[in-house]
Amino acid sequence: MAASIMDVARRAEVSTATVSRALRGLPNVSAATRERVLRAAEELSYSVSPHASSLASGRTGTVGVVVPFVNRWFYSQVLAGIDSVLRAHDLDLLLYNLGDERVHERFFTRMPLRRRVDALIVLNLPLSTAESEALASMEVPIAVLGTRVPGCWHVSIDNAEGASTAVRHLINLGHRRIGMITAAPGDPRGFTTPIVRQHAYRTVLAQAGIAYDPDLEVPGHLSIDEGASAMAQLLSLPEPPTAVFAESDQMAFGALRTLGRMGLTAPDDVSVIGFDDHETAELLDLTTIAQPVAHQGELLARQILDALSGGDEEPTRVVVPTRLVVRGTTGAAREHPPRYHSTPRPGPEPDQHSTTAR
Amino acid sequence: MAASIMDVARRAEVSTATVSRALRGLPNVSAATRERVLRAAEELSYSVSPHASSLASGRTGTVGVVVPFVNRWFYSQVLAGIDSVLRAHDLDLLLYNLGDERVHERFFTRMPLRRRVDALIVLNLPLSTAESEALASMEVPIAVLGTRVPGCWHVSIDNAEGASTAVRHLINLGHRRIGMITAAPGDPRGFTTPIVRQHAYRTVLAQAGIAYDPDLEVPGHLSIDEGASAMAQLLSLPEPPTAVFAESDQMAFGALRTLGRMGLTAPDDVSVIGFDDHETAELLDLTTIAQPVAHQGELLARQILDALSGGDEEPTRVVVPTRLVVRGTTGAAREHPPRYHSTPRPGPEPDQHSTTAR
DNA sequence: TTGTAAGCGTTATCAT
DNA sequence: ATGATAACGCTTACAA
Repeated sequence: MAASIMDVARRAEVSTATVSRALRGLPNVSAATRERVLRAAEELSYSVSPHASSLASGRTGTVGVVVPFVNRWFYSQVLAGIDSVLRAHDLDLLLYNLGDERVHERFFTRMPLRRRVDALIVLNLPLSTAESEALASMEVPIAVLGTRVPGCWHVSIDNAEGASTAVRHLINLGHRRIGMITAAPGDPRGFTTPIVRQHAYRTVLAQAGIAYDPDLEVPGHLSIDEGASAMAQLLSLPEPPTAVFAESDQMAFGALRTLGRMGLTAPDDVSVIGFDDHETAELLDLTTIAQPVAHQGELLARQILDALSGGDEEPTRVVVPTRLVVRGTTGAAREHPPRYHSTPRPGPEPDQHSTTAR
Repeated sequence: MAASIMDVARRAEVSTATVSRALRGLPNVSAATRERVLRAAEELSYSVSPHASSLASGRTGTVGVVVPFVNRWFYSQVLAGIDSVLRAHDLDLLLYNLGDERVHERFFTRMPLRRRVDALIVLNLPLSTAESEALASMEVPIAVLGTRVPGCWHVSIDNAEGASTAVRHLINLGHRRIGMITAAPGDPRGFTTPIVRQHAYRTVLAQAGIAYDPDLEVPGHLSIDEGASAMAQLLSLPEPPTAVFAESDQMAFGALRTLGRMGLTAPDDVSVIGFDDHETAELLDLTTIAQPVAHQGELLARQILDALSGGDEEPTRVVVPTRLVVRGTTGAAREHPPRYHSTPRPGPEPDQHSTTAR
């Protein structure tokens, strides 16, 4: 049986109250007493019972982190960022991975983190009003990534800006026929991010005087495979795009795969730009919009720290900048785009780079 | 203030003991009473205080998971596997990400999970004897991935088998000069995995009658960049390898990058095989040794479940199989390997595929 | 089947 | 500066 505060108190010949004070570094303990208590605790290799402590104090020393998918690159990076600052402040991290729809639902009906955590960090979830009310009912500070929820602390990137930059980059390269591989246009739960990015795409095109063509918007559901299908669909249009903006790097990877399998290359045949700056983007030489991922996690954790210490400050909102990273998959538009989908590829034109695929 | 068990007891007109029994589905509660209690709890939207419950019962309902790096693909996959089965059994997951050396040390000196968890899952850590004793002192069941620790439950792959298969694959393709990009040969903390794989590499070569050449073993420290450097080093040998076994896909990715930057391709110039079947491996068409990643996490969690429920069974050890996945980066050895490191590349030989890089 | 009451190991409020 | 002691909210013998 592990030593309790009573054992320490006896050994140091003081009361349990004094032990508690001494161990937590509270004032009103003489140096000599504190010394004795510390030694006694050391000798008994005593450690406080977190549960007893929580029960008595009402604080848990734990922050809940709700993640849609721990095993996706983006979330695992954010999680690492959160962890690093929580850890530095001796707060425990209770992970709740939503994964599939069943677990998601269960989470919001049963609120299993209720009374277990001092605060909550929620990553990128589309929250129905009912759900955000359920969260609010936990009566702890909440920091949210991406989605904006009333009463919650908030970190996000400027999605409109990032998407606009991506599309402008393509336009500046001379492209006029620009496709977009979107995330989840009709998601019933209502992620706002895809909507904002899509709107930016349309707006920038309009500003450039390019007519809107719904055929150029194809859903890719954030996965490599769906991104690949989306690209295939774009390439089979009567008039395929010469450049494509995929709103996640994963989907862009899929798009590149499709190009490769069709014997085409970026940017010679089609320019491709992604979003995120996934670790693999550099490897594939993908032009993309970078966002500081782990950093956003750190910011969320810092907000929680503020909320926990700083009395009742107002929740803040932080918007972190994105950055265009130009790599090898975007390039100037060709004057006469080949119609590669219907007729056999022509040989390389004399005034162009060779586009022969191996 | 949230409702307590007393409030429910009063409302249902029973004692707190009965409420406790009814809510936990224990026997010896009449159907009518249980019904009343459930309704009362519902009406007060009561939920038990996990801390009070833990304090009284001695169980925490929480499993600690110690991870070297949450943000690496492999660990995040394993974590997802663990989470899914823990979640299904209503156990909470307390995440402890070690990350850098400071946190690692702090973890083992302070044992912050002591008294906080019913069991522990430790991923792929090299444990000194002092450290594994520290873990054992927590007196909870422990399941370990990779490393084998006395008294602990254990899941791993057959590293010798996997590495042997990789090297044999290359030998079967006719390669005789085979390099290996290793993980961390001189790691003071003593990961066993790299040692086992390296040993397998040497053994298989010896069995094939190929002389051992220390220059062909180059460390890559599990990262893309270091893997890239390692490949560069191999290619600058007086007599470079015609095939390379990288003991992680990440390092293989780096190796491929180096090839690409030098205007070489796999498998025409050098065959490359990795290990893991990282999600990006398919994208890069990398031949590799696949291991079931999330599945290992599930197995670990299952072992914990067994340990928690099944009295004092003996800890089991599970070895899961690996699988050779042949993709496009390995191919038959050329009869006259070009000496691409010193002289300018010759044009394609008439009886070979074109190896012209674009 | 149900109730009583003694813990569980702290923290926090008052005294002293 | 230190000590008693009442919470904190539940579980679990033991009694009825």
